[in-house]
Amino acid sequence: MPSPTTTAGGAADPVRRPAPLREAVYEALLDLITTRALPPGRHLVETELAARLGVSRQPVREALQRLSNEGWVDLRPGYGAFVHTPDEGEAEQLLAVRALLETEAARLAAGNADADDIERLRALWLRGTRAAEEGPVEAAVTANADFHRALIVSSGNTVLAELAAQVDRRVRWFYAPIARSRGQASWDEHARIIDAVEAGRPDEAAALMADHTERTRTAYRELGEGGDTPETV
Amino acid sequence: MPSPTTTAGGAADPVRRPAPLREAVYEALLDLITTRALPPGRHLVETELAARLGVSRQPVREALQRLSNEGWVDLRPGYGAFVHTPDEGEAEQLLAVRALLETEAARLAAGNADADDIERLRALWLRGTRAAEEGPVEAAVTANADFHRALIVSSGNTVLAELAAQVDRRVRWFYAPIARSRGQASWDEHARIIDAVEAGRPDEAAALMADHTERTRTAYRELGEGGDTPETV
DNA sequence: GAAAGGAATACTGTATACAGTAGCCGTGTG
DNA sequence: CACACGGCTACTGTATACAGTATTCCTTTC
Repeated sequence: MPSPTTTAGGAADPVRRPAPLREAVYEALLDLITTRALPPGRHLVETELAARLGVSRQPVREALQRLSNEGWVDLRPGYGAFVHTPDEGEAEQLLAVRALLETEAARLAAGNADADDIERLRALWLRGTRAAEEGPVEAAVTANADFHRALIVSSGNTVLAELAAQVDRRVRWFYAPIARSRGQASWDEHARIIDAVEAGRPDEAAALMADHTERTRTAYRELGEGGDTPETV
Repeated sequence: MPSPTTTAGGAADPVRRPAPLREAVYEALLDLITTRALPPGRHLVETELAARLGVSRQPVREALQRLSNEGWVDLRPGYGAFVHTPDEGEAEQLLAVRALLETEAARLAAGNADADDIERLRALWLRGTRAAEEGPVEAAVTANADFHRALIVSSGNTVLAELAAQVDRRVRWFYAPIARSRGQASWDEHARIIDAVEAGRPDEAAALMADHTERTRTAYRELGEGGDTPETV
């Protein structure tokens, strides 16, 4: 590494204090979208959102741009921004990609994770398994996401991690209306994955993860067919 | 599909006529970056770019946002935008992800591609193999990119295609200074992949693609070590 | 002479204002 | 009564103006 920014930066500040408004707006809009307060297909009027959030149109525009790049909204030039309406089969595609990325992440993690990574995973597992048996559904879903994210980071591949994070968020959006966690069984599978990673067995870790994501996929597919599909437009 | 836009739209316009400035600015900046006219680490001053392109700061900002999301520039809040400087090992990570995505794409294509897809791939192959033996290096690189993109689209998974497109562009950026094509051997491999896809043999197509991307990876690694690495900062 | 502090500077972040255009409704006509 | 034309409305796209902040260089002091 080069030199530490001339005058010794000390510890990196965890978060920029005067957080850019576009960040706050982005978070707010993402929350409104994922909670379905802004339903798919909804026309997002810039002035309206700006007034609602108490800022000018500029930060709103920038946030919408970012949301567009990440697939949350569709931007029709000259007309406006609309909350993305999932295509038929898009959930299936997302789940397929997610399975692919996470399986590879597990394989890499088995060859890369150090003691700290393992410790972190075990801690998250403990929290998740508790949330699954007693806490609210929301907490369990969050814990599940945190666990998967930590595992992907342990792979050591930053590019893979960024892509997987994007995909994972969109997958969770589909799950939101179902609001269900596969529960204890899922966390048993997580535990076996950690073991394989810790033991340094890439193929086993990958196989377990492939199996795990496939089960999740099946669970979603059944719920999607039985219950209400997100959209038919 | 619904109704054809009331008054019969006829053929969909290939490109929006009053193209948003941000698009043009985005393209222009991307070109400047990929051609190294704006080298890694360069501080991108908004007013400067705006003056250079004859527009205001607004479209420039929006283009920079998008470039940031796609990993081309780093945005330091309160300070500005900088052309992304590749980390040590980032090329390796990108190539690994690319191999993963394209291998899966080949597998899916083998189970999804129709006659039109095959025809398109063969046409691109013909163009590419000609470019490789006679045309300029640039044409061969473009043909290669086109072929890979077409194959990924043939997989039928849009999400996968979008992700792969992003990764592929960044990979090509690394290749740009090397400005080399693996030539005829690479196109022989492409031909075999098409055959496997057409025959509907997923595993064979995947294996061939894995092999193909691995060779490309090796070629890059050797060139990277022997020649000049993109950056040392 | 080196280090610490402060002021100047230049850039980003945000807000406001103006222009252009796409969609929509009412009116008129066949 | 259906259809086409014209004006209207509302929104986006772009430009300009102002405020806040990080950086840098100069000055001062030990």
